Amino acid sequence: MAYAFNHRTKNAPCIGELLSAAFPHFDALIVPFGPGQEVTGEGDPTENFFLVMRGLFRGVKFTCDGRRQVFAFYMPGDLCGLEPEGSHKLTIEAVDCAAMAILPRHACRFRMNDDPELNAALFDGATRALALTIDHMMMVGRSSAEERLAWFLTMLAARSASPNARAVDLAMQRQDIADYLGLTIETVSRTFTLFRDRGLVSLPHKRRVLILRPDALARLAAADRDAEPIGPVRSDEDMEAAVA
Amino acid sequence: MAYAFNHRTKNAPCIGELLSAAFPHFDALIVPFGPGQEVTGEGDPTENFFLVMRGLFRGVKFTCDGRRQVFAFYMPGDLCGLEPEGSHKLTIEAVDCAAMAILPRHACRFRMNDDPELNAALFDGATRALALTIDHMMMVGRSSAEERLAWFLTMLAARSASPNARAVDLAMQRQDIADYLGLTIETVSRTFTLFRDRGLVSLPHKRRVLILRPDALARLAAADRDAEPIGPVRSDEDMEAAVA
DNA sequence: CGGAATGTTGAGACTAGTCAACCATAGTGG
DNA sequence: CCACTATGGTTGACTAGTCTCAACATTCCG
Repeated sequence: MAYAFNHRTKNAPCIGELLSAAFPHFDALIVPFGPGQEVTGEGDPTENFFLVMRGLFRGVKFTCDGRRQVFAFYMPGDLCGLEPEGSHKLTIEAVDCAAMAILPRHACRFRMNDDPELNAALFDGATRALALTIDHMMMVGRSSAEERLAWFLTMLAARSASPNARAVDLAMQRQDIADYLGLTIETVSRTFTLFRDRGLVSLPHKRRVLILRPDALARLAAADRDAEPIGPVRSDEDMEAAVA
Repeated sequence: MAYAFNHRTKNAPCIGELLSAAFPHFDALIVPFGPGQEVTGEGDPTENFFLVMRGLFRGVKFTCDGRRQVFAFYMPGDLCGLEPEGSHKLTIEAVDCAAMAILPRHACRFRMNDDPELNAALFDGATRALALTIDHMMMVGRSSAEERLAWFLTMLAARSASPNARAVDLAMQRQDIADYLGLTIETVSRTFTLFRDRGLVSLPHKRRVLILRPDALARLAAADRDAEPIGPVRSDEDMEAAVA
């Protein structure tokens, strides 16, 4: 199905590098997509893997009666299309102006058998994707709206260019956030307002979030995940100092 | 992290056969577990993969404040422990009297590099596991209590020995079902009663469910998944005839 | 400037959660 | 054999958080 995996481990080359090295004419495989454009739809045959080069994509599933669940957001370096042979269960769409490298599966498999390093990286990627769904599931299944949004913002901040950046730009709209978190847009909106009124964040624009109190946000977010919060966590003292 | 994958494709040997063939002293690796006994805990180093031989296991995640999410149930033939290098994020426990084959990771990896078929089967298994989480997530994020339980029963019936069997034995207790579905035990209990009162199921014992109207149950379950319902679906006429 | 799309806010409804009592079953020990 | 207890499951009354529906505000474009 595909889940993000750009969590590059320090000591290993990231999957993107391995893949681009494995394909001789890699640049020719890169295809641009406009906002909302579909990369792969549910039911399409699973012919390729996809590597995000630029922009943001989403993996979505719809129900017959219009409900929607965003299963994952994919950022540059993430691989998606990791679904079992047959047909896709997930629709992959561009969120904004973005680009994907489209990698034929048979060629990937061929190279995997040749190259243990690539093989391990792909397998590791699939297991990382699964690990991400654990927190996502816990969150969707067992958390309040506040915890969900706090988790989402904390995760986005951790994954953004500089993990210490306190400004998060939301490429996706409220509906995407809502469908990712298993909420409605109204609840997402209300919760943003709540966070703002409490001084946890400020919202200079609708699509830009300034995290004023990362500590408090992380505490809320961590309620569902007893383990370490995502990304580097600083002490409360640091946080207070940073805000001051 | 680990998700079930015993969906054996007709034309390929199942992962269990490949693995047992790959390990010369396979039988010696099989370890029995009693109800509630832990196979692997959160934070433990990821040293092994596990193949269910007998009984039922669950993959669970806890929060600091006691909330619990069951991420998956593992049945014989399922592989689990598929988490990225490092430490487990999921606790794996036996639900009843059960047994696991414990397969050292380094040996698996070694054999994967040697054996493209095993490699493909493991990779395919990981992607299948991811695919299962899509429906699970959709369900937990976007469905009513009725839809969730209907989905659960439909899935169990499809996975049980004979997919046409209308009797489903629940090895797990209500709390496990609730935590798998993101509900409370009270809601699960009430929904069972509701189904019984509507004539969809009968409950000869607390742990045994007779599915009287698989069609109606599948329709409820399929509401979240526009695609084909799990398992063989018969026409309404067949169903009515079978019930009559 | 007007219109469409996106986001926010409010009021009320409703589903599922909480808390508490009760029931069923299976052991256990007198 | 029968209390007695422990565990698991059911039911009821009430609460609360989120959804729904509707109005309104904002932003972005042409």
